[in-house]
Amino acid sequence: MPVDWSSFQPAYMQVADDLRAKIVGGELPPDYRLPAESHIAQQEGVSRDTVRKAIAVLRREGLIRTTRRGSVIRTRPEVKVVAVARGDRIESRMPTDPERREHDMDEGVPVLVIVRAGTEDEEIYPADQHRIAVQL
Amino acid sequence: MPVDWSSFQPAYMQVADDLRAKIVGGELPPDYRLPAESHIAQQEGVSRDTVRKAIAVLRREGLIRTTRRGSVIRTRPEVKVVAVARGDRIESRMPTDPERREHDMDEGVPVLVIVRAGTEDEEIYPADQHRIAVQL
DNA sequence: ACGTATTTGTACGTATGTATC
DNA sequence: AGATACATACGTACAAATACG
Repeated sequence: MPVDWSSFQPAYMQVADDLRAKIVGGELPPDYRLPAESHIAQQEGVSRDTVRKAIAVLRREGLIRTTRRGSVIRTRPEVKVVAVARGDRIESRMPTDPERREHDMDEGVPVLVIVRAGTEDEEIYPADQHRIAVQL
Repeated sequence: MPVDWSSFQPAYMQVADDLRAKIVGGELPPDYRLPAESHIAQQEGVSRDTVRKAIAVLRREGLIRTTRRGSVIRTRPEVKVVAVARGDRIESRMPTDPERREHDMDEGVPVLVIVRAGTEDEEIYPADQHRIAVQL
């Protein structure tokens, strides 16, 4: 779908909306590799810079992962279950960039923070690999 | 601190690291307004584009909020407690951009997703305004 | 009420570096 | 080694929102 230059919406958002719709609609399946930035740019009639902004949006949303070879639709890795019990507290936040790289986390992935009852220590779990279950 | 051009680290990361250190160290307190992008650029001897990349990093981390008038250090809004019980499941993910705008959420803020036992409905809570407590 | 200055947002261009195939 | 594709970084220009006098 071409960019509508009369629209109130910026070009990069239109491109992002386009791609997102194809991803959540299943048209672009997990592990599918997106066309090169320059390819999309030419096809949509925008600059590569604009395409990069659109791709950055989807990356922040955790929908795609970008490497030096291109962007691919993210797949949910296997999910480990973390048990919590009475009195535990749970929060979530984004990791800092150094923290994210240290744990080999993709962009757009929050961390789950668990503070066990009676302690102040924080357990950190990448949110795309963990799910919390309330047991007992 | 000036940018080290002989470093292996990109300029925008050095600027981001600088600012982050001042934020988490308390030197830049909540509600403090950062200098204009063009000012930082001139001061650090880099282009405005590079400063914008650095600021984008901090925004993704949830450390700052940017408006048309500048970037300010984010403050934690008042936190509501959400109770969960046995069998409930908890996940966290980033909202999509449209979803984020609809709920007036800042960039860099994940959502907490709660699926109550026996249901498949998802309750969505902005993670910066909610904390989960395991009760009973 | 209105214009002006400030500041970020968008979009284009170019060039070069560097990792991967 | 060569081709491909993303990453970084510079530049320009104009638009649009906000705050201020």
